[in-house]
Amino acid sequence: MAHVGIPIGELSRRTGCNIETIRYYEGITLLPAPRRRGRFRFYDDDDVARLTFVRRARELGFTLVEVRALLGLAANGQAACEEVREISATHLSAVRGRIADLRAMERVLSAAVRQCDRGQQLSCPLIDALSAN
Amino acid sequence: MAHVGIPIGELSRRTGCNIETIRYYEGITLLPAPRRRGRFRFYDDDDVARLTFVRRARELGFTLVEVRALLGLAANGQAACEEVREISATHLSAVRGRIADLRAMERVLSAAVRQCDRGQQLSCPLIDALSAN
DNA sequence: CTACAATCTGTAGTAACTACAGATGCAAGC
DNA sequence: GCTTGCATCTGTAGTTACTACAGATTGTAG
Repeated sequence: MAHVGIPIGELSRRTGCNIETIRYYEGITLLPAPRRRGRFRFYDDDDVARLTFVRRARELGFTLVEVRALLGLAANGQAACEEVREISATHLSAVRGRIADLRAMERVLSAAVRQCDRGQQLSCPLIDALSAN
Repeated sequence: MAHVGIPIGELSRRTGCNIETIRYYEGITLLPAPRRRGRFRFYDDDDVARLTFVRRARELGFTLVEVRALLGLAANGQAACEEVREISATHLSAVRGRIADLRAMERVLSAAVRQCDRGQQLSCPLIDALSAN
């Protein structure tokens, strides 16, 4: 009998979002409070869809503030497309900035590690890189 | 007269590390408690060097736990080179993993934004991407 | 003597969860 | 009827690495 709804463990399995996170999202009102049977939460397919949306957005690196905005806009259909685009474009450039930072780190680190591998320096190339004036 | 030592604001300027962060580092014993004159802290050149080391390591993305280990190892001269190499190599692969994640995000986001730019869909390509089964 | 900049201590807030502790409920097996 | 075990519940505290105050002091320059 599916009419009682989906228990939280099942929602967790379906969305890949863990149980405490689901309750946390409810606490911050990112997800609506679901129906209850006694003290137990029961969800429906809309909840699954909404949480799936949230998970996807998080996987793309959107913050919860952005996710909240996207959820609101998603409800408007394509009316809000322009705003969605803007949020995403802004986020995309943040992602690109982060990639650039990490690549800079990677360059320095890999050069130092390679130096180490090449062997017999008088001092540790990595420590030197960190200590240098 | 330099003999009183370097005040915290000057240390901050020299290292690019802000004052509250310096005090925070002291609180977690990443930096030694400096000499005091009354309640004011005064630092010396070793402190400048140590904090510079910390800042560099942080810029390379090492966690504070790693930085603490590196600081300990740095004191040993090149005796510890092998361990330093290992910490760095581990960190390097974490950085590479993070880059890969971000690149995956970037691919999806930029594709969706491009689709938006291309114009007249029936629905918002970005919302669709997040909602899709 | 007074204004001002620098410093002080201590606490709370940030992001996005995660990790418990301890209670409660429900169903199945004996 | 009773026990065992799992799922769930609430509520709080911890994580990382800072940052942001509030409110008090202190040293110095005019």
